[in-house]
Amino acid sequence: MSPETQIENRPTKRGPRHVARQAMEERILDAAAWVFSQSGYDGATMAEIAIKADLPKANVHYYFKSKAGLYSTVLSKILATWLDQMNAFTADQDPAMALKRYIHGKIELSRVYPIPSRVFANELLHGAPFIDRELATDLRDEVDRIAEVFKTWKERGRIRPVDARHLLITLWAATQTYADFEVQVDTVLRAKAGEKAVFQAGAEQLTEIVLRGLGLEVPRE
Amino acid sequence: MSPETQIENRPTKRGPRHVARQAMEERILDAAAWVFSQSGYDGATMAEIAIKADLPKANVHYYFKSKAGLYSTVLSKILATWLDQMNAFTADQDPAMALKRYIHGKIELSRVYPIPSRVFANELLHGAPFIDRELATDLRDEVDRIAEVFKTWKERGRIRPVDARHLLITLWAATQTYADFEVQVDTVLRAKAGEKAVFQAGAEQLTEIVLRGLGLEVPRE
DNA sequence: CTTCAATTTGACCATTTGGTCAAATTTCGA
DNA sequence: TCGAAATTTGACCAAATGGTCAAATTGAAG
Repeated sequence: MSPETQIENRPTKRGPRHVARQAMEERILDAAAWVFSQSGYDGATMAEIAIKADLPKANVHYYFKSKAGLYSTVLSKILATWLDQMNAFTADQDPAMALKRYIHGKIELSRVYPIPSRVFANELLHGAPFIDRELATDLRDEVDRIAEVFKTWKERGRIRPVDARHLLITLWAATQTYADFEVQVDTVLRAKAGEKAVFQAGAEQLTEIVLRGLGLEVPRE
Repeated sequence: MSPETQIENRPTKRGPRHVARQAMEERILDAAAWVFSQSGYDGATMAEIAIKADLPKANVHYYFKSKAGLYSTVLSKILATWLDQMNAFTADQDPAMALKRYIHGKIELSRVYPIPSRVFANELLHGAPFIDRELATDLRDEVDRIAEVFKTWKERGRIRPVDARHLLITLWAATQTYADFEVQVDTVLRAKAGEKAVFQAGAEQLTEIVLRGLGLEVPRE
């Protein structure tokens, strides 16, 4: 058995076919996220997604059997990104620093991934018919964990008592809004959203209000 | 000319025909708001709206020529409701009281009108293609006015300097979320949203954090 | 070079949708 | 009561949509 054969037999697929397939799937997913974010699930059409991906419509269906599958994949990916960031929120940190990092990080995600963020918001708005399972398991678990973090902080006298769940709801709403409701942000600020400075200013004021609101000092750095 | 004739000639239409028409329009608008909130603009069908209003589809088209017109009417009505509430926000009040009232009032609107609220959120999410004009005029004017209120407070030393526009964005996001993303609220709280207690708790904690965050005392009453 | 699975693509289809229309019916004012 | 205007409603239609399919093409492995 030659070394080459050995390498090619490893379980993780690496053939050129597989690599090309993954690239094509990503290309289609990007196009789909864009179209879903513009038109919602029902408003989006496979034809438009195909045009955006610069592929014949039948080819899109070759990679993703149904519109629903395509949509669910977009949702799962952005949810995973958010859960991953929440994971950095731990009890061993200083509450003020942890919150500041979380707020800034979350707003940064809004800035970098506004498109899937809007797709997700649309899904929630309609009662999460496609992603309800993942919400009730993965998200709920993560929220429970963070609630424990706040409980720990409270017991150690590091933070004033606060309802961690309502606080998370507030933080999500306030951070997501810069991605999801860009038109509203434009209108209110009389400026072009999407600009880095807008996100920066939003993150800073939100951090300051929330930290002071919880009786914490705003960390310098 | 008899008195009756006099009365019936007044410009404000009051004939039984007109009253019946208005009742029918409201009935259709309610049904439409419901369906739009569930399915979005494209996902909603005139057939479903007709069923919800318990009318033949052609009859819905008799009162509202197009789906777009029906949708725009739903949007305008809820925006007017919000602008009306913002109008109570004036410089002559105590900042803490004004903010507390605004937050509680806004969350109350979320509780009472969750359905049109979601329709509006959906519209914003997709870039406000139908209501962009009203945003750029009515909403912008009202925001400018409130920015002036904060400026006045600051000059009188009644409040610490704060970016009123970013603050409004935060308040809207945090109050709307209880109506718009009910599924998420359910998941996070492990409870049924829509319950009055949830809105009450959310309003109180949000008020406390924001007021303290701005260096204000939370009013007793 | 051959082979064969993977991929590409145009043509096609059943279903759904917003909207129209004309005929039937109801209702209000005179 | 009568006539005109407003309303109601079933039937219908053109356009759009998600998805299918079979024939053609490609490209990696032996």
